[in-house]
Amino acid sequence: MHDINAIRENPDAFDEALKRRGVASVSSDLLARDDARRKAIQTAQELQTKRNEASKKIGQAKGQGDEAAAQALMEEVAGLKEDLQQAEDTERQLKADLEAALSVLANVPLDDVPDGADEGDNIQLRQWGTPRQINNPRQHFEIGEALGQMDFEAAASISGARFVVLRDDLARLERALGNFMLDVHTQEFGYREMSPPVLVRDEAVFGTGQLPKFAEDLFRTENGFWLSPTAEVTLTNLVREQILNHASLPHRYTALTQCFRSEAGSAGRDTRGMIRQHQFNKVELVSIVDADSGEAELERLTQCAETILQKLELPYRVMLLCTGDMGFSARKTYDLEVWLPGQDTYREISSCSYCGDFQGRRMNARYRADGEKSTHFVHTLNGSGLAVGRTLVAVLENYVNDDGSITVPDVLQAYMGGVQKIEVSQ
RNA sequence: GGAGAGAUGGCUGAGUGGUUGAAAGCGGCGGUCUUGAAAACCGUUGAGCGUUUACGCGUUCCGGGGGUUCGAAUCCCUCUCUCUCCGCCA
Repeated sequence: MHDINAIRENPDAFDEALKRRGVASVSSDLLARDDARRKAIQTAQELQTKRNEASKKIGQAKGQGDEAAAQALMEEVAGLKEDLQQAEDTERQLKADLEAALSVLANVPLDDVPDGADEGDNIQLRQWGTPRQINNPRQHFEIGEALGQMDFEAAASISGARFVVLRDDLARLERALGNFMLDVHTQEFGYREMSPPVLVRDEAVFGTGQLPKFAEDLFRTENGFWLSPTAEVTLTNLVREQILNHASLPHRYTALTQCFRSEAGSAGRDTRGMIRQHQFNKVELVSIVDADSGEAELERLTQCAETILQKLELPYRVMLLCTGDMGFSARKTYDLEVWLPGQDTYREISSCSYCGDFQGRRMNARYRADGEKSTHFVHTLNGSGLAVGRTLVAVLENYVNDDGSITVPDVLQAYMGGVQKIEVSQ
């Protein structure tokens, strides 16, 4: 959510910033709404003042037992009630209108974010690792099906398209990956492990920015819950409607959760395999910081995610997203893309974003420095550390042997009960 | 799922439709006293919005949202949450 006061102070800068994201100039419309709203507030307040004064006098008259005087006063303000009702309704409506207009506007990019239309304009910042020599590289679903441990047909018969059943060591590998990631983030980087709900309410999803604009990307239960598309929603909303002590910042949270996405807009994309599913596991990283620490925290958070790939010895590159490819709530985003030999390309496995106070404002989450009277909205960051399903895909494609077996990466063997190689199921 | 009871400031907890933003206590902050501290005593202590160069002024807020009334913490409706009993359940 944007600060209407800031827009009022510098409408041109606001329009320029959103123009970089391809959003047409809206400040004049917003300011017109704001102006009308503030006029309505003043009108309502003047009427309220009159009413309060009259009511006080009536109260005094009645207190002194002077019914006649009270009656006269009541007749005097008889017409006020309707006017006031109308003024308050108008104010309420104008406020809602302004908020509705603001709530669908994307966040403004930081200055060092490159302009661009789509992913083709993203900038590669660095690259890590050298791809292994793999004879006859295959895609993960071919490898997994040949192992007899990745079953899309079974999943389709139970749940339909975009689901998978993992069996035996691949199921265990998925669990191992999640546990490994959580341990690194909690033990090496100081994130607090959380186990949040995955069914969430409107307010939470609004807070992080998926609502109201992207409702069609989410699943909704019949009784009005949303299935959380990412633990970003729950971890970030942990601080909603709170005033935190400045000294307690930063808060760093991590969680391994299932994530649910309708993939409404992606028909025909990645239809085979585990890359794009309705349900997947992800380890999420969320940081709640003060107004000065966001950009440094983004570098730190990204490093935390990169560390997972490095420990797994999976080659990857770091992309700085251009304005056209960034998510709704982000001011700046780094994507980590892992090397997939079977696809002969890099694919997104983590997205790390700095959101400024955009989500803090939507959640009404603030902090206050010791001894200070005023509060500030928290700044928020989130990133995948990592998407577990896609990491499993990357392990399969990068660690496959000529005979179709999978060498278990060193750091995962302890999490696999010592299993060093995944072989074809009997 | 059935029946019932609740939600008041940082915390505990009063509150009769009428100068109630709200008693009292605790806590916090400032002061007196003290070498220093404690104790005691005195004072002070919520948030949002609008307006103003500023001091200030106005207004809203007693879980959220509506309503009744000249006037609502107080009455009505609704939602959320908490608790108790019964039922069911991992």
